[in-house]
Amino acid sequence: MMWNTGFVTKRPYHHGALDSALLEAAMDVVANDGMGALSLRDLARTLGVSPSATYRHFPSRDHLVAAVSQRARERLATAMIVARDAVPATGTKANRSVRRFAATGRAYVTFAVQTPSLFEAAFVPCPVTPPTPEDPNAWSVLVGAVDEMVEAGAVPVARRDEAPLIAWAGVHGLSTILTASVQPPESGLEAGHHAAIDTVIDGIIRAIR
Amino acid sequence: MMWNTGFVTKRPYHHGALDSALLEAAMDVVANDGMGALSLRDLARTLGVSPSATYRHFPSRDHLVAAVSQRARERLATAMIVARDAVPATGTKANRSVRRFAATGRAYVTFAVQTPSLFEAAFVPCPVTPPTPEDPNAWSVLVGAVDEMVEAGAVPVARRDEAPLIAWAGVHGLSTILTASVQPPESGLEAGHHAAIDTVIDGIIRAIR
DNA sequence: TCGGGAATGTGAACGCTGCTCACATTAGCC
DNA sequence: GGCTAATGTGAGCAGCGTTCACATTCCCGA
Repeated sequence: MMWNTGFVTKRPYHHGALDSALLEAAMDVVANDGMGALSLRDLARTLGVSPSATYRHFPSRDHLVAAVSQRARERLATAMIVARDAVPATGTKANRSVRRFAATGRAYVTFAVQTPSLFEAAFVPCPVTPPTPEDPNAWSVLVGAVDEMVEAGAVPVARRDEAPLIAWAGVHGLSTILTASVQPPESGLEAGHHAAIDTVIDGIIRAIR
Repeated sequence: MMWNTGFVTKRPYHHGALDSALLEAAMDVVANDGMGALSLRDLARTLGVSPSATYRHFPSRDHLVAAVSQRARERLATAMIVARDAVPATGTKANRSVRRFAATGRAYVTFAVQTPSLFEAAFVPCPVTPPTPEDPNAWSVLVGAVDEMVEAGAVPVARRDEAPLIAWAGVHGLSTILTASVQPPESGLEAGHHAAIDTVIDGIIRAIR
């Protein structure tokens, strides 16, 4: 019996797509207010559902966190790929491979600066449901960009193995620094993030060349 | 009325040094189980004191977190200074300045790997009681090490401003990577952390030279 | 078409947390 | 010695994650 007793249309007993609705709402909350603001009860309230209903779809809060983290990692990798493929195919092959690499690195840091909460979510420890190497991740995109440079002769073969680590450390460190409230006191960052990004990416390229 | 009614010696009504005892206990909890395990009630319980007593010394949990974070930042900076000053005074001035710089960077990452929870605590956002540039911090130690290199002619003056940012991004990024559970899949890290640290620090030196 | 099991949602409860407030106790100072 | 400020207590509030018995509905097979 779910027919209206008055003018108000009652919600059906079953939500229908609570599963994805929970994840969507969770993504919104995290993107806006950070991972710490994620609350199952609050989500249930927003979706007009009882708190215990959420447990039919996520066995615990940590599982929801893991799902949000995976989506965040996907978005980061996608942003890097999009930026890399937007680089015009001009100049020498070596030059182009370097520009494509720089674009992926820039996209990494830009993602962190523009959506810091999602960046945080992407690297939050998920003891349950740990990330698998199969699904899209920033590391593989970075390795691919480095391989391109090696193939194009822009990076010596001897550095093929260590270059991705250096690159990742650089962009990830800069991202964390720019994202965190703990800013370097009296550094040159007031001039904006773009200068910092260029500085670090140029440094990375010098380091692996 | 606090005289014994039996053989057991009762604790005095006032703890005496609850202030520092709370901070000490908090440091222990954080170092062992991470920042998320910090609970005022739990602390009060272990110190044999009522939960509300803690609020006489820290107006909120966030203030305790900020205090722990500051101590962690102090320890990190101290570890870097100790490592730098342990470098033997051999070789040319330029060479020595580079070795001292490398030692500070190595100490940074080593601190993160050996005491990951304290490293995490050091960079946790503290909206209340934000870190001041006056008290010891890793950034200033790093800037000092770079300045030494510039003065010794090991780093061009033109890079004086950008070198600390590149260095910090590198060591901080590597620290975060090695600390986080999200490890680079199939990277060369299995050979141990030392190789990764050397790789990144050598890269940093190439980048700023 | 109907009936029954599986899937999904509900409401009340438990124990934990941070935090507040009125009150008790004590330390230190005039 | 007595008064004030500092410090500790206990009860209580609201919110959280989680569980459990129960209600409702979907869907598939007879």
